[in-house]
Amino acid sequence: MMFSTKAEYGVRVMVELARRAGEEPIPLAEIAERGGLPLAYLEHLVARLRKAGLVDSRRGSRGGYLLARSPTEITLAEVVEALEGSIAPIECITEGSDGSIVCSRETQRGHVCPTKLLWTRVRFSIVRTLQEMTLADLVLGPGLPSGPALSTGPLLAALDTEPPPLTTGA
Amino acid sequence: MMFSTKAEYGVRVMVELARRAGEEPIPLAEIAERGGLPLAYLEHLVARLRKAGLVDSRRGSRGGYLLARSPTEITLAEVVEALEGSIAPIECITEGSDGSIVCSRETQRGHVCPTKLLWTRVRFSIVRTLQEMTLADLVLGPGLPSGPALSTGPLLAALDTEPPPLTTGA
DNA sequence: TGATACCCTAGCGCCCAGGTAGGTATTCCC
DNA sequence: GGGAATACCTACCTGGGCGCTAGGGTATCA
Repeated sequence: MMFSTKAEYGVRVMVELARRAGEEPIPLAEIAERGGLPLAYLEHLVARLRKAGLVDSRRGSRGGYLLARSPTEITLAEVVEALEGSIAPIECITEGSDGSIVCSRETQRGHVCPTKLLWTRVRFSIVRTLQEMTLADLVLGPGLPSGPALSTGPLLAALDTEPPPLTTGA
Repeated sequence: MMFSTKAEYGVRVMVELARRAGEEPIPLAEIAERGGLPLAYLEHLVARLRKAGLVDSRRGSRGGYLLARSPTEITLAEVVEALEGSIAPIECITEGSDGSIVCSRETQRGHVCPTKLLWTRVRFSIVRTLQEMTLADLVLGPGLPSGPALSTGPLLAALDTEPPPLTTGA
């Protein structure tokens, strides 16, 4: 696998928050129980989300978490990056402060890294996909058309029929 | 990071083989020394590549490895998959034997996984990018047009112009 | 016949993902 | 005010797997 459960669990939490956006703050314990996820662990994840400014919190009784912005304005790129750190497909590739891509192998000697192009493209395709999706896209998900569209062919169908939504406000 | 050094090192080996395609078999020790990579570890990686039918080997003196096919006919998707196993952005997502995407969380209860769409798309964008590139593209890499075309610009151009080939044969 | 290289199996240390534990601070309701 | 509920913080633990190393065996060439 490539992303850890940080991303997996964290995204689930965010989707749940998005689903109930505009309502009262939602206690983390409720999300944990509902999703069958370990509460104490979620607390670590949601701390990252809060520090990234993606969720707000209310302490005390009747407290909980809520989205800091509208679900349509939060991209999955922000969410995943808050949870996992800077997105890099491979260790030798990192993003510089100016957005340029740096290969750690390259600075050692003068020679150009022949594989940099590959990993740069892979990284970019991941980031672009994450940037194209917002939480709102996932909230609409569960209530899809109908029937078990999950068995045999959903990949291509789900992907090819929809052009990327591009609701990105970022 | 997302891919391990298996992919990193393995791709480097393949690029080196591609660079000298058509010549004599290349001893792994030579590639290891040239790239500053641990020989004994490379042997494990190249074993995977061989089992996947991507490289041929000649034993004995004057032996070594060579590409099983032309560099233009070997996609990075094949290489990476041989090295890392089936590509999945996250543990709960796996590819079924028929090519469909399965979410391990989904079968437990009847409910649909709201994040499946996300990870399916991420996976697809990765696979597509890897399928679009061949070893030949990386061999030509170092001698690109001119100047530091690696900073910010070439990404979009390279990615947006090509429609997906969808040659999934694996 | 020896040197060269591929080929296979075992094993090993370290790091970190994936939690657990326990305490503190803040807010609401009665 | 008191207590319940909740966020918030720091520290700790543990298993597994990545990234090797070790040591052989086997085929081929000069």
